[in-house]
Amino acid sequence: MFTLSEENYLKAIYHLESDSNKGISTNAIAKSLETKASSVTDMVKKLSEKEVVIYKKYQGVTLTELGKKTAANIVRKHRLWEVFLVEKLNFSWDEVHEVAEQLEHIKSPKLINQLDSLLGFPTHDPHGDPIPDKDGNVNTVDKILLSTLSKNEKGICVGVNDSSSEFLRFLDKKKITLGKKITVLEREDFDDSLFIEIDGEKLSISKKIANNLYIKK
Amino acid sequence: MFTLSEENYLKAIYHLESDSNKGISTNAIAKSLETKASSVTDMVKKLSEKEVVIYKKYQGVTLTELGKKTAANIVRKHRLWEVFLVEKLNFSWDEVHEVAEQLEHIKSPKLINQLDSLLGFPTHDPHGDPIPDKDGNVNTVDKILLSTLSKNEKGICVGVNDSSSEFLRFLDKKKITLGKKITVLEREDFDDSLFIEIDGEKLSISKKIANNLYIKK
DNA sequence: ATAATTTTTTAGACAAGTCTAAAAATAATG
DNA sequence: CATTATTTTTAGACTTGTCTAAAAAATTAT
Repeated sequence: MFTLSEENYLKAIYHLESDSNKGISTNAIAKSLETKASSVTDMVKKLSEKEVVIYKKYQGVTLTELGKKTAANIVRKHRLWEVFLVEKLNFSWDEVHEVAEQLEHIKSPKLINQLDSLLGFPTHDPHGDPIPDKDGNVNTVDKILLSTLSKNEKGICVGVNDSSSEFLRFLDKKKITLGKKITVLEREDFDDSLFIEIDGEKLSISKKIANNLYIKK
Repeated sequence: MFTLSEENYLKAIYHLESDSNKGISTNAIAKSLETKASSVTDMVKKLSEKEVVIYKKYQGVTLTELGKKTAANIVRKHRLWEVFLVEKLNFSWDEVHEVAEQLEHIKSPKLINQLDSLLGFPTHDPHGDPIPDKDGNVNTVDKILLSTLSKNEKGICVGVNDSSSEFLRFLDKKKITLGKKITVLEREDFDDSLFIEIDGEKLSISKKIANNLYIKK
């Protein structure tokens, strides 16, 4: 069994690993957990003893198979709870993260299995992120950033890169939700903004927005 | 805000207070939390600083109004989650306690309000215990122990005194569930057992069982 | 009412997880 | 390649919540 703190470290390393393919530096972990590198060193030694990470001094850490499975299970719980909050408890997608951060640490396999079933075995959370299965396998889709679309290309909105409340509420305001079709009508070279059509509405989208919206062609 | 440990102390004191009407001894708290009296003394000082208990050395502790409200809110969460587990996730009444012990510490007022609504604003948990309202008020019913019924008296089964898995599974086996009508056909003086009728079935019930089942006349 | 017993508190220690400050190793630069 | 600069680790300290052992207070019994 893992402590709350250990679980948070595992999750952080898991997410960092999916971005890079090398060992994760203590500094990177410290930044992501808003703690100090010295604390990370201590914890990483402990996780290494528990055989969920491989750690050699000054070399960064990588998750072992056990570590990956453990971390994926926490992410699975987090995302299932997010679906629950939105589908069953009328939370909006910008409100779920904080609560799911707490719920993800509840220990009860039956609880999660039954929740999964109650929700109809969802494959993605409210932000479009895939929900790992019981064995920790993730169904990765070939989604691309909206910003990579050329003029006159279309795609379905399938996820967000930034899931901060501010960004999500912005999308709500603009009626941009997952599943909608987006067409790029124009690309403005001088500021890399896009002029798009969604739901019959035409609107301008900044580079920053386009860099945080995932599309499936 | 309160730590996990503080919340567990508050809950323990809350439950102990409902049984007795004097200050709660450190020993009693220690027993109920399976810890040592010295640890209780330390924690009780902390809770006193936070103004949720009144504590004078060697005099035991009592909850302040704030303490009562805080504790009742934790109990409210515990019991709502128990209803959720039984009603929505197909848990049986002997499986819910342990998971609810974890879920009761999740901090999110919206979560609890929405859960309450999803469940149809239940008034009692699966064991018949009342669910405190948002202000911490509890609807106490005039329930009595089955063992206090005389021959030929009837009542509705409304709760359990002992909610251990063993006892609850025993009741399941005997098809004794909340809401059912029980008639005392006979009282055996030599061992204080009862011969009862429930659902048209006649069966014998030991003193111990009769002392752990609540009835409403 | 004094002695014996029990309960409660104090004092000091320990583990987990964190921090700061300093030392050691690695990486970057001229 | 020698010297900065950066990153990482170590050492020691602090907090929370716990424990044991001993002292102090309260209770019970003789």
